[in-house]
Amino acid sequence: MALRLYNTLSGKIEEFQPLDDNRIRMYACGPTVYDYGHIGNFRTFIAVDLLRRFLRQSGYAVNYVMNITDVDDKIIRNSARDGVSVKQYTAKYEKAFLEDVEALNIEQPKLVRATDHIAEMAEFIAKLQKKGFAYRSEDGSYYFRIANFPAYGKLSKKDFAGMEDGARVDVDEYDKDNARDFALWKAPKPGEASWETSIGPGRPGWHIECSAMSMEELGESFDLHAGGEDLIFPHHENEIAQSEALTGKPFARFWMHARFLLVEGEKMSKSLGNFFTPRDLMLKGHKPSAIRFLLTSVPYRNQLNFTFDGLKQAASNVEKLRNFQSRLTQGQFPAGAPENMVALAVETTERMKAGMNDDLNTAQAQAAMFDMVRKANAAMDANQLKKDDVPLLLAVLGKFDEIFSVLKDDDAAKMKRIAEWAKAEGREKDISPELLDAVRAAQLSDQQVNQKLAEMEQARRTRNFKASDAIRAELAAAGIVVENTKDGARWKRK
RNA sequence: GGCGCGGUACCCAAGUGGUAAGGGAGAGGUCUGCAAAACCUUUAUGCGUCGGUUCGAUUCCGACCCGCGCCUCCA
Repeated sequence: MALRLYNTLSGKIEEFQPLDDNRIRMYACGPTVYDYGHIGNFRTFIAVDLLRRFLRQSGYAVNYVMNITDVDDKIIRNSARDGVSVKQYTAKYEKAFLEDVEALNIEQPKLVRATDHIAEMAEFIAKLQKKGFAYRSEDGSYYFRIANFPAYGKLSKKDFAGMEDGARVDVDEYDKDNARDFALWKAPKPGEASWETSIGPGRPGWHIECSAMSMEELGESFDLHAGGEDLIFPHHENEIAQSEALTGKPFARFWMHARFLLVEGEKMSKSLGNFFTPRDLMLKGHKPSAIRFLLTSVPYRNQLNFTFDGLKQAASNVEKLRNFQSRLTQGQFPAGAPENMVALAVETTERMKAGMNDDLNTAQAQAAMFDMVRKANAAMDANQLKKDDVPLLLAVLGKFDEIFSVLKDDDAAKMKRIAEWAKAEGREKDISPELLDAVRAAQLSDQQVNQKLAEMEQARRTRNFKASDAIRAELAAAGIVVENTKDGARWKRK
């Protein structure tokens, strides 16, 4: 059973087989670092992260490259506004992006920066010009000649043949041969960042970086190219045009696009006041694990309604999984060979795999996991779960977490970093009481907590409940929740 | 206007031509020194509306209503 994935290019779900036997080469359009990334951006990045993780789990070696766009109109405009260099400006947001990636447990892809590949882009354009697919305008800009690339529109399913040229000509771009032709290279303007290259001075157009860098890193043809659904046109369409015009070979075989999300049932926009970055949410006291889990809970091609209620639900989900894990790892179980748990473990593994193989149906995979959790918990309650069942169930849970990555409880530490960042940015006022609670939970070390726990257990054994309750209260005040079970005490950070 | 996606319980949400996964929340219960956790029961004769095809439709077809995306560098 192999992965079946929706391919925007064909408009169908197809079996995903790599060009090489066992090696996957994939590319995703990363952030333009002109501002902090928002949850919509991260939905896409997490969806691709899930794909990458699942492919690896399925036995493939995955080479995953993502670009960072560190030069574009907004960056130039904003850096000028702030009176800093483009490099200084983008460095801040690139750093923030990497921090967010880490906070959300997105495994870092190989990152490539546009400004590190200007020369290659110039070369790319020069070759296109030689082949007749690019032309230079009077001011020194270069454009792609769509008329010479008949396949234009195959990704976005647009038929440009019947469209009237020049219907919507941008007055600033009067020197294009055809209104649909797009910029490969922009001639320098006074005060704007510019590079000296083999094709003259200027800066790259938006699309060329992805063509040049993906080709350099992954070859002329590779397996999969991903991004948000808005990128289908014009960005990815233009990438295909540039790349295939140059090489005459198919560019990416699979095109994966993540659907936009809604926030509280409405589209996310700054004007509606429902525009959120992961940082905003963490400042409000939401755990990064909950943010990640919510963003994975709806399959990537479905619209996801991101709500604060949903965020709470996701936090409960994560906690349920973590509780289950600690119950398994810390509980005492009767000796004995595994019996009914074997079938459950196998069935769950298969259901998860079948779900993910079905165009990354994360909801199905999660449902399978929660079924297992409920049944295994019931078995534990009935004292039917044997010692040898434990590694079996933990292995299934581990497989789940190789993809979803929410079990490790480092939320408090991550939120502490956000609080520090907010202070450094002069945004103390945005730090919520809930965030302070979470940060407090990071203050005691594991060792300190375990020390207190031992004292509490001692008090309980001697039925000195007054003392044990005092310790419980003390730990609770430090953001530590203690659960007493017949097999001993467990704790977790609030 | 062109192209495309979706509307499932209080909330999030999967799914199927044969009678509705999973989670959260609520209610009741079991367990329990306290506090949790966990488990059990319960909450859609119903899947936007109206027609049609069919032995049978939430699932296919049509119309309509509503939401969302792309068609100008927004993931």
